[in-house]
Amino acid sequence: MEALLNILKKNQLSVTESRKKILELFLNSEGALAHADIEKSTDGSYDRVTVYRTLQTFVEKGIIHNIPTTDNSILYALCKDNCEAGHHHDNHVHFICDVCDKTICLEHVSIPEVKLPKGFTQKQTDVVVSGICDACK
Amino acid sequence: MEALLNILKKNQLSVTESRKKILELFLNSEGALAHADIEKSTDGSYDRVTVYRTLQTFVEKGIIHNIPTTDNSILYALCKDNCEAGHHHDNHVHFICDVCDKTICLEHVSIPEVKLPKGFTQKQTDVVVSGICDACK
DNA sequence: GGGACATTTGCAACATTATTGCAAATTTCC
DNA sequence: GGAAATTTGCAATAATGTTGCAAATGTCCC
Ligand SMILES: [Mn+2]
Ligand SMILES: [Mn+2]
Ligand SMILES: [Zn+2]
Ligand SMILES: [Zn+2]
Repeated sequence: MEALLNILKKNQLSVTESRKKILELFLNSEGALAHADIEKSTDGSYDRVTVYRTLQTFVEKGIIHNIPTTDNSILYALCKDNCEAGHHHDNHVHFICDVCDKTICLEHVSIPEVKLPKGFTQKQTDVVVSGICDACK
Repeated sequence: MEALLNILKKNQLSVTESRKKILELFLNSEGALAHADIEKSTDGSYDRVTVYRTLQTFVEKGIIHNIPTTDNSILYALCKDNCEAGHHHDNHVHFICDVCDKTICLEHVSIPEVKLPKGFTQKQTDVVVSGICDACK
């Protein structure tokens, strides 16, 4: 409970019901969450618009980061690295389980080097691995 | 023109106007295309639903593959490797240019090894790099 | 704690994107 | 060319995302 407040205050965000609740969901979830997951978990307590805006704010502040997917949705996960407002530096691989469908941040698997052809400049690299997770094995 | 027909026939697809046109777009495009791009390029010649279904069919047959994005859209690109129905094995890195916004298949940059923790099984790995492409440099 | 001020929320309206069933049109195959 | 199979377009519906604005909530200072 204290952790929640610390995170919000550290990021100069006013402490509101929805922000507390949504941030709590992330803290208690082992995997990544989509907008739809949050709507389900909160069961309509907050307006859809509020959820969109909260997620956007959290991303801007560097509290959560997003994970690319191939199915027209965006997944969000807590930044456990020290991300700052406007500048994420999550440097880990993401894993999507084909069985349980969870998306997990592999904090300890870092993004490998990628050698680009001449003329290309690299700013960010996302690595998403899919397969079977250790729980579903 | 012959290439078009070959691809469709090889995949046991009947040759229709929309399939020819959409496949042609991919053959002539250096980058990846989104559903919206196709709608624009065909300027309403085909129903939105037809485009959805065509893309889905092409993916199932292994004619195109999709590229994960972080903005609620799916990008599609020609499979230049030998993908078969139900089994893609595109093994290359994708590059998204922050300037021209094009997505390019880097056919010659192969996916690096990723060491997963114990218990995890790897089926597919997507690597998406963003930055500045050689044309925009 | 109370009140002024700044911020956030919810609602409503609207826009965009995606899915489904079904009849009409097209394609294939003989 | 014609029967059978496949594909398409339309319409209806669902799901997802955006914006402006007034009401509600949170912050800060006394
Ligand atoms: Mn992560
Ligand atoms: Mn590709
Ligand atoms: Zn799993
Ligand atoms: Zn470019």
